[in-house]
Amino acid sequence: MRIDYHNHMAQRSRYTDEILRVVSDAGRPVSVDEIRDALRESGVGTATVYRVVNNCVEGGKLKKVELPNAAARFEPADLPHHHHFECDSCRKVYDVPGCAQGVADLAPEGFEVSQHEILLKGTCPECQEASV
Amino acid sequence: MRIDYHNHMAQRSRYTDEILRVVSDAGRPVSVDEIRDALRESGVGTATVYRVVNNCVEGGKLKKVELPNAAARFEPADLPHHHHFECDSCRKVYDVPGCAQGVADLAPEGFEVSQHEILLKGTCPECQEASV
DNA sequence: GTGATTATGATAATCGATTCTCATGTCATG
DNA sequence: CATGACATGAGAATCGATTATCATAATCAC
Repeated sequence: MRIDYHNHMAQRSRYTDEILRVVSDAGRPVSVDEIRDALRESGVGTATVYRVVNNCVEGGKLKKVELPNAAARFEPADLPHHHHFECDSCRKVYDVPGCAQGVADLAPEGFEVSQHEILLKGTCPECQEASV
Repeated sequence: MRIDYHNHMAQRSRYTDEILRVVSDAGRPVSVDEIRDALRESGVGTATVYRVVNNCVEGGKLKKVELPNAAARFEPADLPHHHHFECDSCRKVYDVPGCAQGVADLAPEGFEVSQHEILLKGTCPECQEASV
């Protein structure tokens, strides 16, 4: 008897550990495509990467980072509070440690703030090099 | 002779003024659907609203506000620097005046920041009311 | 091992947002 | 009022991201 046949399975993908390692080693939020590329030799398929990262998000191991007009990125769920930088040139997303003073207090009277996101944009060091 | 036949025309839509008025009156960034709804009686079509707002963005009259997993919103281009609040319940986007201290300075050494966005999330006053 | 169960990958389907197409409407101008 | 130039709306097409399908492969329980 099978429950939940064609939805996300519990968690027993043989790729889970490798995918978590890739995300962790990247040191920045990575997309499904980036994960798949990093594991190219393993032959893992896109669908599987999606399944695994979704599982991991559900299981509290990964956090989904959503940006405007971009595929979702994934990062370890246990990182301390931080924000992100998106490079206008290569589109890679980087971590920005720390947070600005009094961000949540910006909200006008009557708004209940449950979370906030700060997104910096510009050019990453690598792309600055490249353009010299 | 026609140049640019089926792309954006110069700016002579008969709806331009009304659309700009809707955006301005809203007092918060509005989506194409919201604009269309506001002008429902006029019978304006979605395509036209897209054409007009795109023109206005190009012409420097409107600014496009892009959020994760949401249709673009549009606001007057001449507003002073500010940020946004997205209600988790009704999905409406509101303006948040002002800015936090030292936001751009958060970037690690070597990153060149050209702009930043702060997005607050939570519940707007209206939706708090509704849930009481 | 053997049969049942479940994961995988290729690819089709879906989804929401946006843009394109094109027949028709509008409007200015001669 | 004829003409041409262009704007409009309905709906089709597209786009990128993600999810669903399903035959097959891997794995598990015994």
